[in-house]
Amino acid sequence: MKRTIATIRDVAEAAGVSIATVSAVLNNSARVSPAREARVRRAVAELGYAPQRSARSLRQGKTLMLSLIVSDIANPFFASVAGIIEREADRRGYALLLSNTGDDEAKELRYLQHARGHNVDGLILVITGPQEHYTAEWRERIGVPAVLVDRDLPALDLECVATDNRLASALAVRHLLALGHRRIGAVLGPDHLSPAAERSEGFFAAIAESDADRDPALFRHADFHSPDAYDKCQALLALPDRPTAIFVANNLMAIGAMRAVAESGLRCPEDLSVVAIDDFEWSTAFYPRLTTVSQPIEAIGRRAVERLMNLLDGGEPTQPRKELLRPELIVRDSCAQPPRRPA
Amino acid sequence: MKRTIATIRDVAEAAGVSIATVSAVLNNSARVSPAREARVRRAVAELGYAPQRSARSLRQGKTLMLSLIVSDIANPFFASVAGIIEREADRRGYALLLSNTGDDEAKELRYLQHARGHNVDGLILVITGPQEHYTAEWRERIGVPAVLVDRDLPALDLECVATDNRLASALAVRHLLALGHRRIGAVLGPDHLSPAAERSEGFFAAIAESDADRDPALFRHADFHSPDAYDKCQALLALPDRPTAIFVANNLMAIGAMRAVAESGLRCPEDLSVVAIDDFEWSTAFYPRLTTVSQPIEAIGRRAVERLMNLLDGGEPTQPRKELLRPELIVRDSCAQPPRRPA
DNA sequence: AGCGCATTTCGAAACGTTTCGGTACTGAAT
DNA sequence: ATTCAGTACCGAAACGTTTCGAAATGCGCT
Repeated sequence: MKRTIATIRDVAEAAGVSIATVSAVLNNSARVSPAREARVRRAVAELGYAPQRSARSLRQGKTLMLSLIVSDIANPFFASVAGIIEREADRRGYALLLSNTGDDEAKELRYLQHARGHNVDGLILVITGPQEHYTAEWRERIGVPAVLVDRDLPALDLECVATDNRLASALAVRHLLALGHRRIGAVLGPDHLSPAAERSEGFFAAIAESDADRDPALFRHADFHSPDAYDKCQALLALPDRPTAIFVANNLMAIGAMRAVAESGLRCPEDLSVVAIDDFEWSTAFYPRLTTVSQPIEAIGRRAVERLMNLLDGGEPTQPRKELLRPELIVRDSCAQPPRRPA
Repeated sequence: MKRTIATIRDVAEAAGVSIATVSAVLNNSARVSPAREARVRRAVAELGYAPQRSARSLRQGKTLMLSLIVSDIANPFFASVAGIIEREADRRGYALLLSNTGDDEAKELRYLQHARGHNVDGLILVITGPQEHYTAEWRERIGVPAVLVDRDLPALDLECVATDNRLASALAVRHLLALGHRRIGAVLGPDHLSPAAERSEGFFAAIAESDADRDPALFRHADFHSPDAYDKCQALLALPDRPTAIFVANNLMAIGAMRAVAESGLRCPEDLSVVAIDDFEWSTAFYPRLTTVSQPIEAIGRRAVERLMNLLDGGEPTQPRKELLRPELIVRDSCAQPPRRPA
């Protein structure tokens, strides 16, 4: 006895009013006499009626849906941001379509091409590919307002919300410098992604301001993932004159780097200090409790949605195009003064 | 010069054919002569036409969207499962609507009530509230096929895909027993959630099979989150005759428990062994590298989508209603033989 | 040339809403 | 009584597809 889904027409009949009146009640779009309104509401309740989004969308040209295209939802940073974005979108009546590209550029391209296919009203993007993939023509094709999160495309004039990554690096490096480190190694990210590039920039700028070593062998690039960072960190530790501290440019790489450190037999922080960008809750639980620079996750998600809403409401693009939010240094146990130099 | 969005009508005109023909080409739903097909495809490409989902949905009564309602997307376990689900849904042409209830029962209830409002074709649920909230009447109202993931509702006859949680506990406890532990403490979960209940059950069953202590003071319940687990673990460690090993029922609680262990000054695993359900990648990176029971994330996500697809295709419900997938013990460094008893 | 059949094409209805313009009613002012 | 303003309600068009049945076309046969 699976009764078919109720339509507005059924409600109208049940309540003995016109379809237009039902619509008016449901949307508060016109005055309706209290008596009729009550009848309508009762009928709605009895039939368990819920308006059909596709019909409404078709008529209004709006879907009340946003698309979140994210490079890797399994990355705790992006998962947390996604949680905030969902909450903020929901608060405003928008549903969130999740697309996880899994760092697969082909899949991302496909999603972007068909973005309009889902008729979403707006896009929030955490892109995965290198800059060159995103042409102005591509931007045209999106066809709906979009904001970038975390990873920027300076060549395009899309709005962007991100951490102040230069500052993040600076906080980390200054902390090491203050402790007395002068031989600081780095596992940097893939510079074709803007956060990696900015963190590298911030790192080198902070080094340049100081009297720390500039030995190129100290500075390695990895792909933001754990295994590659493991290799690069091992290489750093194998240097004849190894660094007394290591800067790691993101969370996943911190895992690989710490694994390399653990296996090297070096004690952290006594023999080697480590600082990483991206905070984890479990940093507090295991040894060494990692000193990190935490990104303002809440603010990033909130501002991304706010700025997208502004665009959807037809507002002027927010200035500045790229909004930088302040990271924060969280000092724990993984950094200490450098060991006294062996004579 | 923001040209308006192209419709199928525009394509038809541009190609000099009827609307029906364009539709036929796009959907392969009827034979079209090669010449015309080419004309249509060219026009589609030139205009950058993409069919409007809401119109199609309205006509066909299908949205090709699934709704994923998840209790906490920031939990790495659920984030990973969500990633798999998205991938599997996408493979089948379905988009995924993400709803993060953030363990807020009111929000979840609202989502579920309005589930049909989005006209999704099916639902994948990770519920958050206690069993009692989910009545048979509620199940009626959902109105679309649904499968539960991880957290079951035995009272309702919804299909469910989950880890074999009893086995997971058994694997962990047997590992401790084999190492010689007989005084095993536990930070169990909130038993109103089925995984917690099953893990508790599996834990107690394994203990019962052995000659381990049954001192009720050894067994504590927490809320699956870190701070509560921290408290409960501290309490365990403060026992006059403290356990030589601790079983922790999920990932978030493992963080809290390990923090308590670290602060207690006890060495793990020399003084105290710890085993937890849920694996983390970073288990490999910090000390002690945690011995865990890992859930079959990939299989859970895949099977959930497969079973939902079967329902959507009008297939018979899959048997058995609740599908249990095998977890796996991953031995690392956090468990060792119990310390020799002080005389 | 005329016929029949298979193939290709098309017109128009239908999906469930919102919304615009208009009609019917009410009561007050003339 | 008649007009008028204002309110409450409704009919019907429109949104952009898919799909069904009918019309048109092409082709081989007599």
